Amino acid sequence: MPASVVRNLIPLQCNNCVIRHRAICGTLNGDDLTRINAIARQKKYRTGETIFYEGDEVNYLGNVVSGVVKLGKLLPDGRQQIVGLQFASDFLGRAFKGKATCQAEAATDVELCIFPRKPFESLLSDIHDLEDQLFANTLDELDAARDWLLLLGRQSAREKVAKFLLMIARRIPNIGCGSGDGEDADAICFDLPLSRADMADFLGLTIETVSRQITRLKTDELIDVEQNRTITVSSVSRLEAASGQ
Amino acid sequence: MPASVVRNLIPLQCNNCVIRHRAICGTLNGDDLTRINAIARQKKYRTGETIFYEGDEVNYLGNVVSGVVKLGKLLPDGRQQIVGLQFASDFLGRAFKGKATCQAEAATDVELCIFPRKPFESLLSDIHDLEDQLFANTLDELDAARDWLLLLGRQSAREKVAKFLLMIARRIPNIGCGSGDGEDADAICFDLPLSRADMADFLGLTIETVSRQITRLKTDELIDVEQNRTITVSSVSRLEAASGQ
DNA sequence: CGTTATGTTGATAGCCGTCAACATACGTGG
DNA sequence: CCACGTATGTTGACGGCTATCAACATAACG
Repeated sequence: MPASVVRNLIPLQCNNCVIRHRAICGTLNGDDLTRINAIARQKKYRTGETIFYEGDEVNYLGNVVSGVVKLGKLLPDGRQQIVGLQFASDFLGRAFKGKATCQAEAATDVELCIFPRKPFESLLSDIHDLEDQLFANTLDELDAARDWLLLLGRQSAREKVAKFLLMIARRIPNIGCGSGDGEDADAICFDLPLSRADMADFLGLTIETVSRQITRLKTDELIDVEQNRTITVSSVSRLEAASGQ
Repeated sequence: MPASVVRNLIPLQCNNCVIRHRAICGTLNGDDLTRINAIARQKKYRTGETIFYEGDEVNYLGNVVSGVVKLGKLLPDGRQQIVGLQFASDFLGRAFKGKATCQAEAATDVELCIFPRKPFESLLSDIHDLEDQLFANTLDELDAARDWLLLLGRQSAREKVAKFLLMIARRIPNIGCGSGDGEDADAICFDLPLSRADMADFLGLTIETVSRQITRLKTDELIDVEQNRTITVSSVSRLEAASGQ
């Protein structure tokens, strides 16, 4: 991860880790946990910082502890597509291949729990459970990528934005909101971790189209928007209907 | 694979297997090879037959021996997207999860070398090399899916068709063609394994747009088309330029 | 308080989808 | 072998969705 400054290298305590039960290290027992703890380090990035570029030799892998990481790909002429979003407890990096196949950038402030590649790959060989977890994780990512193929290839701008909001709502901690004034029971509130530009690059749209679709969803009273980034989904079921399933 | 008739269940001889050196069993030694050989069976499908549907319990996994398999996803209203193509030596099916996450259909006549799920998963646990191979395979598929996200999200119809033809040219056995009459040295000839409708579903386009783009590539003398399915790429480099990279 | 980044809205254009007609290839039965 | 129906592919006319260009509004920041 050459492009950025390491802000913090305090060894972590897996015992206190907020994401451990959901991350690939979640099933490790005391002994194996000690071994992975021994090589784990914390690393922080600020919003907008690049974690690595496509083609870089990346000597670390790790888990996202907090924040959101964008995985992106570029065309020679500058067109860009976000090909994945990694949230807290997601794994970042590709085992058995140092060369990054896409760019990684901090969409928000990000904390990573990183492992140097070589010792981590040794652990993968030694601890069968760990490789199984990572494998399962990769299969889930493949499923997610294929869901997104369907979205990009066959859905309208409105459906894309609706589905994106639902996806974020599921993966981002919700905010208590709209309480007390008789709102719908299945209302959900959250802060968007992505700018309109990032949303556009994720959905294969332009900034303007994303903005217009959000305005339309607001006009149609499917969502409410405060300060651009704070979204309240008034009715999840109606937004799901608008998302095409 | 419930929807179809098993045409052939003769045990295979891995020793004579044409795809073994490229498939996940390629690195296995004599003993392990015997074990996987013992559970392998051949299965054949005709063009257009469904191998399994999304949501099916699939009790087999396996390699594509010959032909091309389409992996597809459907929206409730019938819109369709092909999310992957599996060629000879590619692995078909998802380990550790019986329920299929997409539909599989024979795009051409297809031969599979299948393994019943349970014994195969046992082998995966026992033979570390095998799991590593399958894991590496899955990572490659994830990379391919992400490349396709960029294509679907950010490239024009012309670029999509050009890139598709180049992808097929790389994965399908080429035909000797155009020889002797002074054609370009880097000319390539092959038969399309997909109909225009399949290409459309793979590229997120309509049949008509695919057809028009092929006509345009022909008019621009980047390719030549005989009998709809036989493509000659006159100049690979010019087609690459048209594909956006 | 000025400057820059981010987001919204409007007018217009163009790419691709839709609808339709036609052409060609393929398969079946007479 | 031909007639017929069906599947597949092409081409044209037209329309709509989304991109582009532009102006403006608002927020963030030093």
